[in-house]
Amino acid sequence: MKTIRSRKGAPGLVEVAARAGVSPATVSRYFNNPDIVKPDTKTRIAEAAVSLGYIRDRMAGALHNRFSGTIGLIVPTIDNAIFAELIEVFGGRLREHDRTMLIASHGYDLNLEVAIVRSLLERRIDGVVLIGFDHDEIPLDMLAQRYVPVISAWNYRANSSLPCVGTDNREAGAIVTQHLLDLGHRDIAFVFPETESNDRARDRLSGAIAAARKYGVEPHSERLRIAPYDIGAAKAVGQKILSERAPTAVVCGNDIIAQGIVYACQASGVRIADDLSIVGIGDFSGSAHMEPGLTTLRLPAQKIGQQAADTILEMSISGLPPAKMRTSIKASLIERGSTKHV
Amino acid sequence: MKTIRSRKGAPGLVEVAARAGVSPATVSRYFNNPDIVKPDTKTRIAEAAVSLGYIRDRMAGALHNRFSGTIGLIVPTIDNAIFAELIEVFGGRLREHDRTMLIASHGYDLNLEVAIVRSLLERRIDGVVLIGFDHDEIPLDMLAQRYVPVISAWNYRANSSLPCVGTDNREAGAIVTQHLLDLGHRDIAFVFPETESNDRARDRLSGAIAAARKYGVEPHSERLRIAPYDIGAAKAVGQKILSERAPTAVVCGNDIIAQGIVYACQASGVRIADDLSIVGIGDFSGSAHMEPGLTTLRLPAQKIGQQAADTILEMSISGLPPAKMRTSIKASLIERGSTKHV
DNA sequence: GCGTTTGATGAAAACGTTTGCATTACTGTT
DNA sequence: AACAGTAATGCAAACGTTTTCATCAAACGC
Repeated sequence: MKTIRSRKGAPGLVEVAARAGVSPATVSRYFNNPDIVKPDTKTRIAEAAVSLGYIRDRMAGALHNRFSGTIGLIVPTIDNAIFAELIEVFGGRLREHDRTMLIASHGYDLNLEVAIVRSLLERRIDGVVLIGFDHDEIPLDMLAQRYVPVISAWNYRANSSLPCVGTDNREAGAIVTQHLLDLGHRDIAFVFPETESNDRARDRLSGAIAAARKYGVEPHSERLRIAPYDIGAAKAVGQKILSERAPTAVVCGNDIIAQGIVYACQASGVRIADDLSIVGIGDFSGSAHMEPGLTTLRLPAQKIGQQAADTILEMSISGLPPAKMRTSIKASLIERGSTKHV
Repeated sequence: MKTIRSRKGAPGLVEVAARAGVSPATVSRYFNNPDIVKPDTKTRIAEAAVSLGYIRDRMAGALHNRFSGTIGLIVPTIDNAIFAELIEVFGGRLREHDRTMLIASHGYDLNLEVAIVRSLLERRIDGVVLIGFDHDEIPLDMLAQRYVPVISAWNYRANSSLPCVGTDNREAGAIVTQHLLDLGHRDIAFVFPETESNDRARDRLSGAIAAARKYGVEPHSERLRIAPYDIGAAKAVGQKILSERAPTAVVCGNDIIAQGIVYACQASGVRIADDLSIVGIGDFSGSAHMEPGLTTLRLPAQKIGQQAADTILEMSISGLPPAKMRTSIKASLIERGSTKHV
């Protein structure tokens, strides 16, 4: 099986050096450490490089020093409005620093995560960003053993073992619940994703319940519903709730669920806000412009993405833990039309 | 500036070979071409490899043969429900074939695209998948010069110069318009994104207008509106339309715009379907479960992602154009509650 | 049993950079 | 004008694999 692709049209560092009349070493320095080469030589090399259409081979470079200029990002799923936003700015930020982003998603399958980490290590990534705190020991060990910096993004926890950048989900759950309590609601339902393998949902729910209890509101099983991350399924759950003894307000684990509940109301002829107040978490695209607008907690995905990028870059360069081990990014409540005083 | 990260814990091919009592060459073969090494030796190497926790260094390998096992995917933006779905399955498919996905987004900035392609080439990608057909010559030339296979995904065109996998957008525009015409609508508005640098929107609109003309419906400027890819902005445009002389139906360039129009109706008290029929294109998440459900054209993002992965893999392995230069993936009309007979 | 094809392995030369060390070319000092 | 000190460059040895070629053993056909 001969390799077909030839390297005909690809000049190397050596060719550039030859044409510029300098040694390969100097050309290398020109690219990695431009300051230490004489201005005159610099321009000669620059000319040679562009006239040959030279593109450096970072793999060859990475072989020598141990940096590949690549950062891995492992997300549960890309197909999710809010992660997408994070990914977008994360990738942009990395490119500003001349790094590339290697993305992989595991669809909440931890076995896959091991395979992914392995694959990333084979590619000599300079750092890894994980989402959340629910991770298997094995991949973390593999990374630690090779001194690859790792951070967790999206969530914040004061006592996390990994450096983290994100929001405090207990607080998030508490804030939105508090909002309903402030509006006088006492019969509140909670619709959350399965908390088994989802630390975000778990923390949010526990924060929400804790807040409710302070007001003597104890969510019994009827008021505690599970809905997957899916508008249609959440809508079905919403219709179920409305068809029974309906509460006056609903706290939703995320905006997707909240949107489902909104549609359930519309389908059942229940007046949103007047009959049922709804709060979400996330402020996903669309939440602002629905009718009525959804009251929700804005999670600053952009800030998180940017901060995560900065942190992992810092670590990958210094090889040390980051100056700031844990960065808490504040979420803010956005009041829209979906909530009202009882 | 000393490099901090040491390679203490990282055994190499040589160490594995030593422990297994074979030469490095054999270990290499074991990984790349397992069939040609004797079963007995195979197990010895396997043992040595796992006991040392060996992880191969693909960069070193890529240095020799010219394959990095990495495929680049360049999208306008990741932060977009429908691309996200494509990316998700594309990445999954690649991993099944032991490849990794390098993602970059340019936010519709063509200059950035050059920088991205450059960065990908520096990383020795085995292939590139682009979205759509609007691309600068320069990056394409750079890729061609180095014999890096390129395909365009998402769109289909019978005469495309690049191999492509996707749907025919003219047809898409025609189908949804035809649906409204079939329902008896003759006063139809068209709300589309800026067509300047967006071939998808351009093709869809031209298909839609062509279909309308067949029925003597000529969209004058009042019936031809521009809306960005943003629910809020589309909603505003919708409200403008409704406040003036409203049509009986609207064709939207995509589901985001359609959702905006739906919300505009709800905000203005216009009855959807009864007073105004709305069709979108895309069948984004949420479109199915809105109230009423949105009639739209389902674009099979999953199929496209998978087919795109298969095609680029085929090309990167053979080094030749794909067996099937152009793959058209059929879109299907999904009728929901947002359209009705006049 | 003898040449001959197969099958499995080893030795060593790549692959395209980076970098420590050595060397040369300058600058300013006395 | 000689000297030290610094700035700029070159030489050559890595980096960790893959792969060609050669070798050696075993199996085969006669």
